[in-house]
Amino acid sequence: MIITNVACSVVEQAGVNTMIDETSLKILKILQEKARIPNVEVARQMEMAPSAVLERIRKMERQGIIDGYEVRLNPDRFNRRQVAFVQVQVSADNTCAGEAFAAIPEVQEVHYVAGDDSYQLKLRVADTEELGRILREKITQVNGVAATRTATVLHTYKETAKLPLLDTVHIKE
Amino acid sequence: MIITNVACSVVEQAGVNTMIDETSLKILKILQEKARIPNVEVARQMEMAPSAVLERIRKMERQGIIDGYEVRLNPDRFNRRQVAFVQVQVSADNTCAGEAFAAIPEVQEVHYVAGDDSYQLKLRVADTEELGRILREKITQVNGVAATRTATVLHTYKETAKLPLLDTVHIKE
DNA sequence: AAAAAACAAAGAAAATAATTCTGCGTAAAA
DNA sequence: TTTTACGCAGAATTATTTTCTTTGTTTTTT
Repeated sequence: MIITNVACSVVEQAGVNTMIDETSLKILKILQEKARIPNVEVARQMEMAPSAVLERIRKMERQGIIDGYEVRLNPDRFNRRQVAFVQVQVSADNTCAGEAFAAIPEVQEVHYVAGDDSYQLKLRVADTEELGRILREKITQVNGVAATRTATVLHTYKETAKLPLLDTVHIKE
Repeated sequence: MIITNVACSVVEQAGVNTMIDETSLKILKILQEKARIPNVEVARQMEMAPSAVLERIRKMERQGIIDGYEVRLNPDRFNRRQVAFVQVQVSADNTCAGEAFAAIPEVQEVHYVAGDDSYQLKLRVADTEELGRILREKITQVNGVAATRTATVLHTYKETAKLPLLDTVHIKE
C-alpha cells in the first residue's frame, strides 16, 4: 500500500495542513547530502522518472518546505577561522538591539534567549584580534548594551544546518 | 587592468597559497544569494561566457574554496521550531564527549569553548518538551557530563551560514 | 457501489543548459 | 624577446530540464 499526499494541493500556501510522504522524504534526504546534483541523478537514485521527481521538488519549493539552496564556503579560505559566541545583556527599553546586531556582517546568528533575558550572538571572524575589534567597535556601540560575555571556540565537532529527517514526518500548519 | 589568478594551479590542493580575484568573488556572491540557479544564469549576471564561469566554479570546488551545496529546509514544516543552546560542563577525563554530542541528530552544532572549559551545543527540536527529553535521555547520559545550562530561544533575528564577502579577499594556506 | 474528479507517475519531445574543445590574446617567467 | 602558462570566448557536442500527454490509481461524490 502506498501512502500519497492528501489535501495539500487545494491551497498550496503556508498555513495549510500538509503531509510529506516517504517518497518526498527520500528525495529531501538525497538533496541534503548533495544539493547540486542534477535532477536525473536524483531520479536514478529514486528509481523514478525525472519528471516525477522534478514535480515533487517544485511542489515542495512552492509549499515552502524547501526554502532554498546555499553554497557552503570553506571559512578557512576566507580568513574566518575563528568562531565566537557572545552573550549580550541589553537594557529593557531598547527593542531594536536584535536588528542592530543582525546588521553586523560578521554576526551570523542573533537569538533572543529566555533565562538571562539576553541576546546570543554567533560570530565568525579572522582571529581573536578581529573579535576584540568588533566587540569594541560594533557590539558594545549598540544602544542599550549593558554587558557582554564572550566564549571563543577552540574546536568545532559539528556544525550543520541539516534537519534530522529520520522518521516519517507529518507536518502541520 | 584585470587582476588574474596567480600561482594557484601549480598544485591545486589544500595547503597551498591561493588568491581570489574580484571575478571569482562576484561569482561567489551570486551563488550565495541563490545556489541552485543554472550556470548560464550566473554567466548572464557576470556578463561572461558560460564556459569561463563554469571553469572558475569547478576550480573553486577543486580547491576546496567551495565546500558544497546545501538544501535549506524550513524547520517550521518539520516540527523543529524550537532552537536551544546548551552549555555542558564535562569532567576533564572524558575526551570523546564532543563526538558523543555530535552523534545526537537533534544537535546541530557542537563547539568546545574556552573560558568555561565547556561544550556549547545548539539544538533544534519540536518544543520544550522534546528539549527536556533529549537533555534527560541523551545529553546528560554522555559519560562525564557534570552540569548543563540551557537557554531556549524566544526569537531569532538572524541565522545564516553565509560568510561576509564584502572586501577583496586574499586567502592563504 | 458506481461514476466522477483529482493525483501521481511514466514516457516522449522540445527547450535549455552543461561540458568539452579549440583558438586567441594577454600576462608572467626565462 | 621568447617561451610558457593562463583565462576567456565561441562553437560543437552531450546531457539535463521542462513541458505535455497518457495511463492507472485513489479519493470523493452521488
